[in-house]
Amino acid sequence: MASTPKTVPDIVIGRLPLYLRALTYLAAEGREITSSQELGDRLGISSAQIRKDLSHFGEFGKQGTGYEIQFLRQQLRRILHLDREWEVALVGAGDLGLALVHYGGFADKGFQIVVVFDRATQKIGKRLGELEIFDAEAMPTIIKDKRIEMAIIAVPAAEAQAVADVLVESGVRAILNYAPITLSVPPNVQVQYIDPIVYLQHMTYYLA
Amino acid sequence: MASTPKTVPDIVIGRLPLYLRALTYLAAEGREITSSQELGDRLGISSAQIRKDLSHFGEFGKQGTGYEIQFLRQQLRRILHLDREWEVALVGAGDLGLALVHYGGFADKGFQIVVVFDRATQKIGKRLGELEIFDAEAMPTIIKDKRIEMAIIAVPAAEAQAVADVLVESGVRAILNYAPITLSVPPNVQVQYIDPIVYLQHMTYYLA
DNA sequence: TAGATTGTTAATCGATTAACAATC
DNA sequence: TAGATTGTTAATCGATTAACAATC
Repeated sequence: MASTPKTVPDIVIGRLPLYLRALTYLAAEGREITSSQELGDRLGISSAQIRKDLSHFGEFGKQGTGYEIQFLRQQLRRILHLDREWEVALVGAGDLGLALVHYGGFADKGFQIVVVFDRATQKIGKRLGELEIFDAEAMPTIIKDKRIEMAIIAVPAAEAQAVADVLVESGVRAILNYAPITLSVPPNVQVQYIDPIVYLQHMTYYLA
Repeated sequence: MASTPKTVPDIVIGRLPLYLRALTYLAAEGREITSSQELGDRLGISSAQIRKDLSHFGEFGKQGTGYEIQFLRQQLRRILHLDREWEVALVGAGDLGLALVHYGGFADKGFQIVVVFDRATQKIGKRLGELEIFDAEAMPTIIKDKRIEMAIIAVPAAEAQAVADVLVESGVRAILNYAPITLSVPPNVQVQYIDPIVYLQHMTYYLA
């Protein structure tokens, strides 16, 4: 009777990038060693939770000492599959799209936006930052050709599901969706959502 | 012995804006009645969870029928304190800031960006969309004067904590932070985070 | 050695789900 | 009435925390 490989809870996976981010800042400060306590203080997370989370993947620390920052960084990068570069397609060449291609934070974190699509005729062929804007009609061809697996949706809500359908059909398996709508995708496709309204409305609950 | 007023779990509060968003789409489609089942299907949430979440606040449906969409919308807006308009300060007049002020989604959802700050001398006095860019030095004066309680941080990570400190000192009680860093704020101040890198890295875990 | 911190266990805490009586 | 769906309870499931032996 084969034992089911116990999967790591998704909520744990979601915290790993935060640990990685904190470790990167510590490294930039010239630090070499840290502790679950210090990481927790920086992130507002208990030290016990950090140790528990890491224990799903192995033993990365040393009793009495803590964690070697560069080593733990490398381990987290490996676990998250960041020991390679991921090419990302951007759909939507509006203001948000421009902010994303101008954002310097992607490159050194393992991601590169390599192609931009829009369906507006007057934008096609123009540039968004350094990148040429391609016709959305060309999405299947270009994405399949470049074997792109990740995409960012930055189009109006009304178009987002149709875009997602094409992306999935073209082989994309992970979508970061800025459109304020829940997408319907196959179970093997990852989706994460960013909707500032949802976050603002969450906070107003607590405002008198 | 006074009973402690049982607070509603924060994770429940976080879902209410999603319910509200889905109801708004249904209303736009001309629908008048919906069910926990239908809402759940649209959101990828179980119907039981939706009913349980709503039960924290009262009884909003009718057995055998479901929920009257406009009524439930109004109730959620009231619960989330969206039956008023919230003025929001934006700090950071870069590409992201521009995308935010151009974004049409805020106004009809209860939020209005009313002032923009930046510390770059060459930007001060210029416009970001319709709004004049003010000197970051003027934040305390203007925010206190306008009694602004919500702010969006769209500055580089290295400046975000200092900005947050000034915002809190000026009376802001809810911050939407786009800078990739965990902020340290008093417990009575709400913070929500948007960092696309964190979401992308979360998804790469699941990519082979 | 003394002090510190990990990795892990067990207990606690909290959230989700299943199920169904109530009732429209 | 028959069918449908809520609101709620109890059970299940899962996540967090506390505590400490191990050990650097």
